[in-house]
Amino acid sequence: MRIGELSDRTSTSRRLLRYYEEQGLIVSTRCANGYRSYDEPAVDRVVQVRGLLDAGLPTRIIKQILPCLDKPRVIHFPDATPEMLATLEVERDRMSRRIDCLTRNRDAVDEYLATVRETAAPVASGPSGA
DNA sequence: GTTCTGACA
DNA sequence: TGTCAGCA
Repeated sequence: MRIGELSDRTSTSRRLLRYYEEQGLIVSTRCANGYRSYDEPAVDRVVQVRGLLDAGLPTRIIKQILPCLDKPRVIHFPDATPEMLATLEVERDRMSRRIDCLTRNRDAVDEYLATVRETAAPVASGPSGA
């Protein structure tokens, strides 16, 4: 598929997809006309990358742990430097704290919703009063 | 019409 | 990231 379809299927702008490729986060082949061509798993890959990005990981780190995301984890860590491992541990902990925070916030919203439901009378319709 | 690269905000 | 330019 071309960049347009991948863009639609991943809700990611073409601009961003090109940027990810520029950063080495995703790859693509080229058609005779120079257009980028992506295979089916590219969709999953982009979603995966966006998830990592949202989790706050820097592209530099994502680039290195990306091989772990493929089915056959044939990652042959060419340079698993101790610095990188340390960075990953920091990121892992950062993710854990984020998860805890999200969990608390979700529960808080949950409680709010439950309280509103048993306190307020059911509202049938909006201002339009239709 | 779609994509490409590079550049500016 | 969006957007614009100038090509193919």
